[in-house]
Amino acid sequence: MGRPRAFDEEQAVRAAAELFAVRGYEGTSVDDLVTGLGVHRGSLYKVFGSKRGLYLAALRRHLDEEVLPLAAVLREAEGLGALLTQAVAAFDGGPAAGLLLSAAVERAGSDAEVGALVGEGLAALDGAVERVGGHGAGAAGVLAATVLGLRLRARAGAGGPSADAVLAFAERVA
Amino acid sequence: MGRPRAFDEEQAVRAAAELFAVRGYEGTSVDDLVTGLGVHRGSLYKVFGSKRGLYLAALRRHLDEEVLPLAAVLREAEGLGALLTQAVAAFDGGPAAGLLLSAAVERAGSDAEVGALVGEGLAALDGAVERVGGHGAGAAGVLAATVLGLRLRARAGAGGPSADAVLAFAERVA
DNA sequence: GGGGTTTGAGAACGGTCGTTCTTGACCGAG
DNA sequence: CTCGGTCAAGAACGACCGTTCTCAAACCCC
Repeated sequence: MGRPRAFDEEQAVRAAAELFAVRGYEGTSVDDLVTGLGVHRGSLYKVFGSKRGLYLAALRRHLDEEVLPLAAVLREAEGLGALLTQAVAAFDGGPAAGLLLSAAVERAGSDAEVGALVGEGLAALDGAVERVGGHGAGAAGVLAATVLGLRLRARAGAGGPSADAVLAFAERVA
Repeated sequence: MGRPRAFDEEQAVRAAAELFAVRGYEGTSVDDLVTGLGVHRGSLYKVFGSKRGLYLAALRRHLDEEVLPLAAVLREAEGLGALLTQAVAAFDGGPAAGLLLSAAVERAGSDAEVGALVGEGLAALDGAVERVGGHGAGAAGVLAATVLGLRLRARAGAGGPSADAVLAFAERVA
């Protein structure tokens, strides 16, 4: 029944997540996506409906395949020191790790659906910190904010604190 | 010597900072600026040269009039608890407070001049935390990241930790 | 009060945006 | 082999992008 698809949808969404994470939503054009994903324009619109549809799919995948698994790993950390260290190490894994951050700053305020996905990711990080730290719901949110802030500094490339400094700080808190 | 200017440049830059902070750089069109600032297209290009020139002026003003003064106030805080509380309270002041954050995520990586300004703002926050906390340069950077992360959560509107929770956390650290 | 000069007003520029359409290649079913 | 249906290829669309241009209005100086 019809010509077979010549691209892997999962792989295309992953490539889109990286592009959106690095260049932002408005900074990534459909031409960029067509070139970077190797998927034809027509197919892209057939499968995802719109640029925004592809963005939502990429953010959804980012949460399911990266943020939520990371949160699950962090829940098993032994103490806040190990948690912070693991969190920072995980963020060095790939460029797509910044999509949650980028979405939170650029789109969460103006697109309710993006806002809901971002909230889901933040809540997962909160839950992990809370389970490990056990100092009440508030402190977990603050420490999750620390994780995000560290990632933001790394992304801005302005020379944030070293891994040793993060570890030393974490031991003071724990 | 020519027709007098019908707009206040300082006020126009401030209005531009708010627009850029809320909608981002790419999300703010020149038409948006012309409408929001009440400044004519031609005058805008005569004074600032380009959209990017206006953005840099807005970011510069944001640093000089908001970020650096905030850092100066924080340097006088009595303890990390008071510092964190004051920092969070200051961020509730106005929408333009998010321009540093927005610039760090959206433009610092791709525009070196923006990156330098963002680095200047982050360093000022680091210096304030370091002076108050006095736990070494690294811990200051981590805590400054916490301040940024809290602001990011507030901006994303996804219900971050309460002010009480921040205070309780700060007392534990101090 | 008439130059000279700078601003305000708005039309217009080429380019790029997200999206859609047309055409031909390819597949399984009958 | 033929037909119905899906996909790839790329041209094309109107709208909007950042920027520039033309021209009248408003001021200072002489």
